[in-house]
Amino acid sequence: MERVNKRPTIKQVASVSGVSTQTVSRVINNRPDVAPDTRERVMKVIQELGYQPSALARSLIQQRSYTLGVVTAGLKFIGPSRTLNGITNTAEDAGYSLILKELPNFNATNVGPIFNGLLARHVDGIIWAAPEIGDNRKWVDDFSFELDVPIVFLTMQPRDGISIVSANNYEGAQIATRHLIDQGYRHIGHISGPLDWWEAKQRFSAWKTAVSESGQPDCDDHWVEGNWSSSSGREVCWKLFEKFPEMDAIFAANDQMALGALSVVHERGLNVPDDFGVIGFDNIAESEYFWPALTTMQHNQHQIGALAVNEIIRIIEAIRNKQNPEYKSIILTPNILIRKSTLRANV
Amino acid sequence: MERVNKRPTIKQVASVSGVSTQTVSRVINNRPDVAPDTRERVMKVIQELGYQPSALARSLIQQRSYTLGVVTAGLKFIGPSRTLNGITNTAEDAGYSLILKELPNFNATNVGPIFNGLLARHVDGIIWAAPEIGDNRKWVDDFSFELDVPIVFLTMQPRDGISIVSANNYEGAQIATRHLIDQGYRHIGHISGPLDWWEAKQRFSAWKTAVSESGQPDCDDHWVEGNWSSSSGREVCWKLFEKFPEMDAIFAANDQMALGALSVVHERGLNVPDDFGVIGFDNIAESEYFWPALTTMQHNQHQIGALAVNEIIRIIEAIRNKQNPEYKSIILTPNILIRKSTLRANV
DNA sequence: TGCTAATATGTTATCGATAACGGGAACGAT
DNA sequence: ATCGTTCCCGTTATCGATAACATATTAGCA
Repeated sequence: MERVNKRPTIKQVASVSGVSTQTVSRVINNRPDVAPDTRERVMKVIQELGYQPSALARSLIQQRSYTLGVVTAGLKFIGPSRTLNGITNTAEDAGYSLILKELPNFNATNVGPIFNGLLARHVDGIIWAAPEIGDNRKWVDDFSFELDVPIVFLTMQPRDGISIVSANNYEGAQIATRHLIDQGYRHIGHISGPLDWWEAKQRFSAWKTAVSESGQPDCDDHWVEGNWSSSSGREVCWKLFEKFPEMDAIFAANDQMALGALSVVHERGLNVPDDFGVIGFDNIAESEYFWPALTTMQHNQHQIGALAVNEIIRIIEAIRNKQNPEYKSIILTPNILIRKSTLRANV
Repeated sequence: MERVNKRPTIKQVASVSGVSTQTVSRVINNRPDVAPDTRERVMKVIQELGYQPSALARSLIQQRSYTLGVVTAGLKFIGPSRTLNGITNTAEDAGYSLILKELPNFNATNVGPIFNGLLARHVDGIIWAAPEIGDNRKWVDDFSFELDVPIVFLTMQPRDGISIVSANNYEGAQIATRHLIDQGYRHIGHISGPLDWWEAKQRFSAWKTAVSESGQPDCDDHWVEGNWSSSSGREVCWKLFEKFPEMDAIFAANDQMALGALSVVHERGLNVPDDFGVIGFDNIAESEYFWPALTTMQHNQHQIGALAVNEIIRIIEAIRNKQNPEYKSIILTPNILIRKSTLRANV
């Protein structure tokens, strides 16, 4: 692979075509005030040299980069990746490039360097696609007012004056729990995610409210906390059976933990779904082929990413037009996918 | 969220400190020829204004952007995301930013716009993290010589004069198949990935060679082609049993298809692993909790991403030092993770 | 004919930084 | 007193493009 000649610049195109750089600029930007034959001549030279304008130089002079910063975390898990997938597809279509930063861990609070890295590259807007955990959003209240770049947040407790795109975790968990009740289960346990996660808290509190309302007593003791992984799901499921032996169904806060729970349920010799029901959350691709096929809550993470891109672009445009942008919370209701793991024959 | 004042520039810092921009530049870049008290004064102003140099302007003048282009595909699947995870972590540490492009589909051949998008932003190098499929690498032979930016490819048939980082799919599949043979299985079928994928072909041909060598007759007819998904694994597994009723083990080219196959095996009333063995490939996080725990081949996709970053930076530096860069193929051997799905009691 | 308007193009300043060069002040050596 | 160094800092050119302005040519019209 030899490196022969550098990419041509607008100057080279200008000198080869015998016009000024300004005229070349007019041609590239398709301005009207260029004579037809000049335009044609320049275009031919552009073709021949394989010229393409520098987005960097343009960003500087135009004070606009057509670049978005994306801050994510936990790409080794499928959820964040699905969202990123939605972001890339939509940004591509809208003509925006993406600069990607991944936080070193989920609850990183030292966001200064991340910001500086993005602002130094003149991003037009930022999509904060990492989840809200503990106080890792404290900085939002602290210095949102001094930021000169708009941000859209994903998966965060709605706040005034900020745009947010998120699934409705509370409602999803409510639907899940009520489905178990509808299926005739009466002793419904919960395996939560780590409770410093906003999503985990939402799902937990929806479960708790729903089972309380259904008349299940003592539900304070009918749940355990996992860490989203299948292995944690398995471990804490054993503990849950100890605390709550009459349990006949579990709502797990994600599919991976539901999978871990399923393995425990099988080992205890219980038949799913007749003796015992299990429902998950997230609808990972594999869950349909678990044993048995897992009922779960689907929330379209791809779409969340896509909506975030549209939202940030809307805000960018508004600011550019000197309008006062309107900030929205876009909250999507998850769908239930009823599969075998909760589908009792006798109901 | 109000936008009050724009980010300060080097000019503002200079005028506030009462020095020239050049002196400020010297301070930021930690050059020696600045008087101690001047340096201190300027640094204080930088602090106060919250000044940070523009990476864009620097990229232009220095002809170096400290930015890598990453081309990926299929982020909604876990494999590409794991690799991307390795890339982001390593690039971050090395002080490089990433511009991310996702191909619209796996076997996109129209790579021109992708390239132009990256080159327009002056990337110092490119990591091509999308898999080789069909003739979607024809362009490499066609115009690699005219590129003025180095590229490292992942998951591709090694070629001379190009750096490549990949798992050794052939060897991994060989290890997998031989493991089944060692466990006493004698009629080993294969569910391949789509055979236009280089990885799928490698895994297929290693299986075929290994079973032939083991003396299994007629193995031309002992395999079927899936499309990586669990549902395809399930479907083609039924067909495979029809063609090959005496089959007592399956090597599936990924864990998802292995999962689909497991569901068929169970439905046929076979006991895994005693009557029937199943091995997968990739070691997705969930496979340890399948029923039964799935034996699989682990290849470190995170590490592949990390190595690719190091490799591209090595090449960038070499070119910068006017050396003729050395191009390498870095091929990693997968590990086998033996779990219950192939662990026969009677061996 | 002469004036205005429209058309087509070039010139200069600019974005935010660094490279390359220049030059004054302080100091010591001759 | 003169010269050369070293230290410190400023000026100008530059990266690759566009904005803003200027100008030359042609056309239109009273």
